[in-house]
Amino acid sequence: METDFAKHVVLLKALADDTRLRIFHMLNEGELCACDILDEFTITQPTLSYHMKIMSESGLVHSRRDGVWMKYSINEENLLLLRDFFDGIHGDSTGERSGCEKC
Amino acid sequence: METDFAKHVVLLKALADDTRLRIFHMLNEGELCACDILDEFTITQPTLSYHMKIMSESGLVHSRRDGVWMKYSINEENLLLLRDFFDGIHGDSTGERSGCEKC
DNA sequence: AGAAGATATTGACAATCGTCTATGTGTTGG
DNA sequence: CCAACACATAGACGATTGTCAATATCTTCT
Repeated sequence: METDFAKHVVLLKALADDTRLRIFHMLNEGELCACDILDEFTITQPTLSYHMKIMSESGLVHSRRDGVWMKYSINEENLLLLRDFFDGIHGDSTGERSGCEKC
Repeated sequence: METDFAKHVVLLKALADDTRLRIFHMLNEGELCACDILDEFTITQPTLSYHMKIMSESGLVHSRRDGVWMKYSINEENLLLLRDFFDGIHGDSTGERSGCEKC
């Protein structure tokens, strides 16, 4: 059935960066505006904008305009997608041996 | 306290690639040898070796030699690290409003 | 020891990434 | 409408990534 992980990969890429992962974690406390986030880092405003764009377009984060400000929050639907993925991985090697003809 | 996510980022980077994510998912069925994995892809052997090295060194996957073959399996400890991270993210924006002085 | 087979390493290369400065686009308040 | 401010976009650039062909290393078997 050729499971497709395209969506997962996009979400994981959006998280696989130190700055973005920290932002994501900050958003766990609730919605934040860009200025709030920027204060916590030493990056420039365009760089933050770049990161927020990646997270928004991936679907990891939801963004909305509030007047002059941009507010960001976690997109629960896709958070759930990732959580479900990891919950579906047991890791307990019970399935053990497969059917490799060679080894 | 400046939470440090260096380890998480390394693990997420190791997963944030279509080939590697598919390999990781295959390993959920149990331990696999490199030849098993290679059969499922159109990449060359050195490319697979490159990916397995990234996954092994990140700690996402455990590798062991079995004679001529390399066997790979999921490293449960780090799987748990990621799972715990996602379980710790609620997403439900209850925390709501923070303390931004400006907005 | 030598051959064969499985995996690892090296070197090259195009593509993507993360960052910056400079500049553009929106939005609000006077 | 204009000034001020928040954010976005464009262009540049060094660093990293994913891929391959070629070659090296390691293991077993004879």
